[in-house]
Amino acid sequence: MFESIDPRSPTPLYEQIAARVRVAVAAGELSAGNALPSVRTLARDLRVNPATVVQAYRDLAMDGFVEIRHGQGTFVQDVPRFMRDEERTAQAEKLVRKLLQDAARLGISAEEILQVLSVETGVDIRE
Amino acid sequence: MFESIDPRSPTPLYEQIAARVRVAVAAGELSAGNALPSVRTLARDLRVNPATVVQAYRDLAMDGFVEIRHGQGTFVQDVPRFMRDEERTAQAEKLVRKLLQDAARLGISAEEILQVLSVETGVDIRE
DNA sequence: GTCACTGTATGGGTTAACTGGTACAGTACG
DNA sequence: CGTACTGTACCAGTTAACCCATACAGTGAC
Repeated sequence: MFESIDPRSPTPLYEQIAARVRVAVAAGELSAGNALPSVRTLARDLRVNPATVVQAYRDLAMDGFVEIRHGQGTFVQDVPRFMRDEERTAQAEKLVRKLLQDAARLGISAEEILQVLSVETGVDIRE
Repeated sequence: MFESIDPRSPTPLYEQIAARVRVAVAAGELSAGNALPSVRTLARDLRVNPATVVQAYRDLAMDGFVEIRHGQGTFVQDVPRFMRDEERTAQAEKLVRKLLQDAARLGISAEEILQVLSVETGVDIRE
């Protein structure tokens, strides 16, 4: 499951690990209640420090993807629980802000982005 | 023109400076051939180190927004040369696709993103 | 309690990004 | 030539991110 960790990648190890878990959950490889590998087990398998795995798991816990239980393990959260509407909106806002920042760097206005996005989604916008 | 520099912002100073120039070019405040403030002048105005301004200018030169001439100054590039409309749209589409991918990863639909973006930009959308 | 598992906390080493200070180099004008 | 402007190069200090090593703490079965 975690065969794709690349120490030479510019993206941090902990982020690679977290990303792998995210797609596993999204793809249904991991269901609610399933336990993730223990920090030590995964650390050994990936030849990485336990603290690095912890960082990945904490990252996931922050977003509500998993629940960490001290002494028991780390478990995939109930899907409806891991992301309620407010949290989803917060995540969406975060993504949008990042997009607008990237766009501004290229001299692309928010309106242009909105235009493209509306085409992409097939939703009309009022001018 | 460069009144909006914030030393306490998490985004680097040189990036703030470069971003300001980018939007100025995009908005037509600066046209092709126009000279940017000299590194020393701008550094003094912003109470920043000349090297920081240089970094911003080099960043812009990398993307082709400006041309740096040693001993003469830094000049805005011909607009049609650094990014024509089609290229702008292509860039925008690229950004949007990436956004939608990230959103999907979090289980957020395109419609939700559009909703947030419309709020962010103050543009209404038809349901 | 003891043992074998789980996550946690803290501090250190390495590296890279960021910013600044100062001296160097090209250009234009008189 | 000299002067006054332009960008350039180099090095140092600070900070933050990343990763590791190791000791600490909770849980459950025996």
